[in-house]
Amino acid sequence: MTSRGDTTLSPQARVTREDWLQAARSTLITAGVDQVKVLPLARQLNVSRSSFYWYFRNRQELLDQLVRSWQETNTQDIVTQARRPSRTITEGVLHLFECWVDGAPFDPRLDFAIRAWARRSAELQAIVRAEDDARVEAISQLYRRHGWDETGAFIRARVLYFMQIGYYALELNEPREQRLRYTADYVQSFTGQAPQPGEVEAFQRIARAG
Amino acid sequence: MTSRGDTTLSPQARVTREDWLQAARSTLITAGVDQVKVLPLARQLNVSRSSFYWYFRNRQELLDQLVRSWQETNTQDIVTQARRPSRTITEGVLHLFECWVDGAPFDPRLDFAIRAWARRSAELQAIVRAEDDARVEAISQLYRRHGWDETGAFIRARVLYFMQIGYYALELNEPREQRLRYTADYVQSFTGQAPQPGEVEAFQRIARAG
DNA sequence: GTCTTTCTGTACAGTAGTGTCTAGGCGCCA
DNA sequence: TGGCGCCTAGACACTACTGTACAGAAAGAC
Repeated sequence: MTSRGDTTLSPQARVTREDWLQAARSTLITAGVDQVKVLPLARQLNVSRSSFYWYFRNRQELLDQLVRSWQETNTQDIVTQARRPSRTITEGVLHLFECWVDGAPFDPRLDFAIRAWARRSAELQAIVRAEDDARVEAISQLYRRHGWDETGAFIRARVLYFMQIGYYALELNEPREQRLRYTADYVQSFTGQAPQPGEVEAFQRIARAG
Repeated sequence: MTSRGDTTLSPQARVTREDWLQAARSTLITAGVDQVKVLPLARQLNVSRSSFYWYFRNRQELLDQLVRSWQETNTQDIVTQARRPSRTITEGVLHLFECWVDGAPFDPRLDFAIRAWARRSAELQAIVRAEDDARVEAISQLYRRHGWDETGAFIRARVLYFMQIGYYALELNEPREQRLRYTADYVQSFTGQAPQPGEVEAFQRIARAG
């Protein structure tokens, strides 16, 4: 991003706007908005607090930026996967599963942190709701393309999406192989039918490559 | 709890330990742990800050108490409903649905707030995980009683429970009648079979009585 | 009616955070 | 190598919160 001495780490390396954002995002995820404070971030970056105010007007501007960057990444991933052409509903659902694979653009911990934050900001809550609606709508369309009626598709989409949000709310941190072992059972739950031979394996290969 | 003038509201009414806990719980739900502060609570209760220290050693003691009271109520409700005898899996799932009805002991907003809090407390995270395991295990047993194999029952239990946690994470605040309209579709998703005539209606009557 | 227990208010000391102002270091370009 | 613009450190003023000490009000016991 900047062309400053990224190769030679000077003892008192300067810091970029992106560095502040990264540190803030990380704190938001692990500790919640209220812990995103200028002074601790400065200490973490080993830099004076006042230098923050060169990059941001104030703390609020930093927080606004965090929300904006979340909007730009998380929803897009789900919508894109839901819209990919699929021969069977199983294949379509497996496409969605790729969003939850390690290394996907979708960051579930950030998603949760934003939701917790939205509890006390009507403004943010409206933003989150719009994102959720867009995601459920995209998944719903997937089911409709495979023959479900309007309500049936809507509820199936909800069950799949809400289940995933719930999964991350619990923060199980299951190892990848353990998660993959259940793929066929999840597919069965979400589609009402058993996957064809080969379909699950194809997904698992992608997940392992991640 | 105390026998002080609960009938005659004096202009400077005294306050109980339970009042502090209630106010704290309410703030925890709507704004997160970090906003549970002695000074604002005192202002809210219209009482001096220092009087807090009569009831609690310090802020931490208040927070510990909040966790304890959550443990005592929320999990118990789910486990009890899951264990109720049921003739069909549909009936069993509908028993569980009673946990999510307005007025049930289970408080989903508190559940979410505790989860958000647990993100930055390994100690609390361990407690939450144990509660989640107990809930999923109870639901899993329900499916096994109705013929599912171990993995199948486990995944079905997860889908049902995680979906519910996800539902509340989204904070949709749907009106009751709208939620009830989807009952049959949810049942179909969670059991893989359509409900028998009458089963759904029986549940809906209970939900409306609340 | 006084005495005791329970609870509250005021005052004090200390910590952590925000935002502003200003001097100046440091790299880069001429 | 001198100047300019980018960025940082330190000092200042302010607010919010925690926890402690202690005097005293209010209610109940006798």
